Amino acid sequence: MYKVALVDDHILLSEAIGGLVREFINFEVVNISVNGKEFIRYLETANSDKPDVVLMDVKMPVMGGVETTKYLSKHYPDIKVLALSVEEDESVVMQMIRSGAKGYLLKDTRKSILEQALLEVINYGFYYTNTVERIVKQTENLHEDEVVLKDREIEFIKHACTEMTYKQIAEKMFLSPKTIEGYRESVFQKLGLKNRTGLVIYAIKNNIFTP
Amino acid sequence: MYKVALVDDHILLSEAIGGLVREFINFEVVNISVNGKEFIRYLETANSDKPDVVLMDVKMPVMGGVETTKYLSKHYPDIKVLALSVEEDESVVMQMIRSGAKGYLLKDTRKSILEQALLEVINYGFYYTNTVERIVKQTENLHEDEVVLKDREIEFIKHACTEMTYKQIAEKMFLSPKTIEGYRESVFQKLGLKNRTGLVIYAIKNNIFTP
DNA sequence: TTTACTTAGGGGGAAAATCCCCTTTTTTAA
DNA sequence: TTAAAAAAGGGGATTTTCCCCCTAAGTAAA
Repeated sequence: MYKVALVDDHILLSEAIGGLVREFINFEVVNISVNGKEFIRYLETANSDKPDVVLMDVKMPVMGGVETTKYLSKHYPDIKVLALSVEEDESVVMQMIRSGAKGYLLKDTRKSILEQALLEVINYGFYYTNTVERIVKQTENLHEDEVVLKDREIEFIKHACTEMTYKQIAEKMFLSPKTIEGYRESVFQKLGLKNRTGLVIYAIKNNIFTP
Repeated sequence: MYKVALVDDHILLSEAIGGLVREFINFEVVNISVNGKEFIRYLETANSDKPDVVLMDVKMPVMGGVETTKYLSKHYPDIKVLALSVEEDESVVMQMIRSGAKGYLLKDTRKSILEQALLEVINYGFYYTNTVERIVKQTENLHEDEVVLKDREIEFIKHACTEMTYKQIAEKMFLSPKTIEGYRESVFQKLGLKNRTGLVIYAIKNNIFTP
């Protein structure tokens, strides 16, 4: 019997999908958690009931899919993560893949595809749909995300998605307005932006800031 | 037997939730559609198999939950709409309720609550969770949405969510920069905003602009 | 026909934001 | 340990945004 765990804050959905998985031959559901933290707590006490595959949501409170997947890749490399989310945002997909997810199921998945994906992840180690494969190739080719934002810059961006002026942001970050100016300049240059409006849109698109 | 239909573009989820509904006593699933248009087409040819309740997603391509609910309220008032969505955005909830939805199930719903909600909607005509009730009361009391934005103002807002300067927006809208200035002023005043960043956030929160 | 509302346009000034070029201090890596 | 980044701060100029107050034409309603 293959063991499957579900991590999703949408309780109804994980219960429903759990029902689906139980219908598959040779599959059982060993755990349903509402966020990464709870799931990791489960793993620490679970002895023989460690799952082979985890169906992982991306957006969750407390500990999100990306963070959880990174943790699992490091501490439980045998457990395969299969992302299952309504997010079809390219940057989110890439983040999950880079964090160690073995596959990413989009919302337009059918029941039979879920079973196939579970089997392939267990037997071959990965499962990519055409859509996801396209996204991965696109982002690899375009090298769009070679921009590396530093922690302090990201913090600045979050504040910039607010009605605060740069002066006020400077106060909040205990820096001089001129330093903030520097962050603005470097961020604009890196991302090819013209003004703060563009920055806000970028931040929201790339999940740096959630409105 | 109570008849239930599901309208959701997330095929996997509707299949899974359909499985859940079939487990309930006295319930059967008569139709699963991926958007409002497809569901209405089904209704037009379905004779005796018209559903008592529809579990309706909000965000769907082609024909969304709000539009579909409005249509159903007008043409099929006997069919009760129960919104079932991951969107817990207040304005979205209010839009669905105002469009005629008899209830709104948030993501934190349990299986047993779904059954209860279905039964209550069928027997009493509506089902509101505490969370939704709170949202409805809040928005009613605060009268936050008494702001009425004119078409031309909304058009301006959409352009303001761009890297264009006001001067460029004026050109795009074939108006003088000073007229745009007037729109900016009135919109800021109506919405209590301090600057353009606030406007962008507002526009995204209220689905005027989608990044 | 007068009143009131909407739409369009404007002046002028203050405050932010943007841009370019430059210095000092702290970290990091060779 | 020394050179090279990175982080923090700055001067000064230009553009954009923001704010308050004002006019005129069209329109709808009373």
